[in-house]
Amino acid sequence: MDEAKRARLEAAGFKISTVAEFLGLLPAESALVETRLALSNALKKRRQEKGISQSTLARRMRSSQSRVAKIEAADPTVSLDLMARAFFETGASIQEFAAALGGRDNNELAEA
Amino acid sequence: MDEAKRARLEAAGFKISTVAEFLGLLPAESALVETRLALSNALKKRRQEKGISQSTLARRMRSSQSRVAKIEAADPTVSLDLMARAFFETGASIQEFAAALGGRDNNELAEA
DNA sequence: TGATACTATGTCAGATGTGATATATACTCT
DNA sequence: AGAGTATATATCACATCTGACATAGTATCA
Repeated sequence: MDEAKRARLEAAGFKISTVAEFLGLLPAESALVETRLALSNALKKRRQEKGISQSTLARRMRSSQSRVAKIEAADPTVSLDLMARAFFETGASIQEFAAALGGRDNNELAEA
Repeated sequence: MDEAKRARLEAAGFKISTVAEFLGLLPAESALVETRLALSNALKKRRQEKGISQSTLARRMRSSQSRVAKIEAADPTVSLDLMARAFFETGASIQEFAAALGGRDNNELAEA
């Protein structure tokens, strides 16, 4: 994460839109990052809709609150496996997993 | 799994329907296993369609032929991350990733 | 037959991920 | 204010995954 780079780009008038653009990743790498982001966002949304806390979800998947927080933050120390496990633990189906990735509103960075 | 196909298989004397039933997994666990199987199958199909060898794909993703073989075999020592990396390395998009999971013919066990 | 190409499977040292713990911040109550 | 609840982030011992390598099997050629 290069904060200086973001500042430079924004100062230069660039409107950073995708993660790939920001980090300068190769296609395969950026697709993976976008997948992780889409999944973490979908998980957070699902969990909140179900009205359960990170601690509760953590207990159900035999993990810890801190791990769930990192999953939802798409922290680099969290694997896609763990993210998928958490997502499915909310009761999601494979189709919902696919929808979380293929959905129209999951691949952008920020609104502001 | 497709209901008609299940009927056909059972009529032919096959009892096994889902991976979950076969292994006796919890819902979240089986969803993850099915995800892995769907992805490994989709990867193998894509790679063969592109006409590239496991060695070539391995070189592109900076891995080894043996790892790619294990990915396509959904070997337990392979993470979902590595599978996704391999899949995207074939040029697949996130939408194709989603399609590989959500597609109609990816969640069954075997034909033979 | 031998040579070449592709794939499958086992092993292992080193890299990466994990649960747990501690701690901090923020918010909502009474 | 203080207590309770929810979430974020750092750290670390231990577990799991990874690339590389060795090796075996199969198929296709000349």
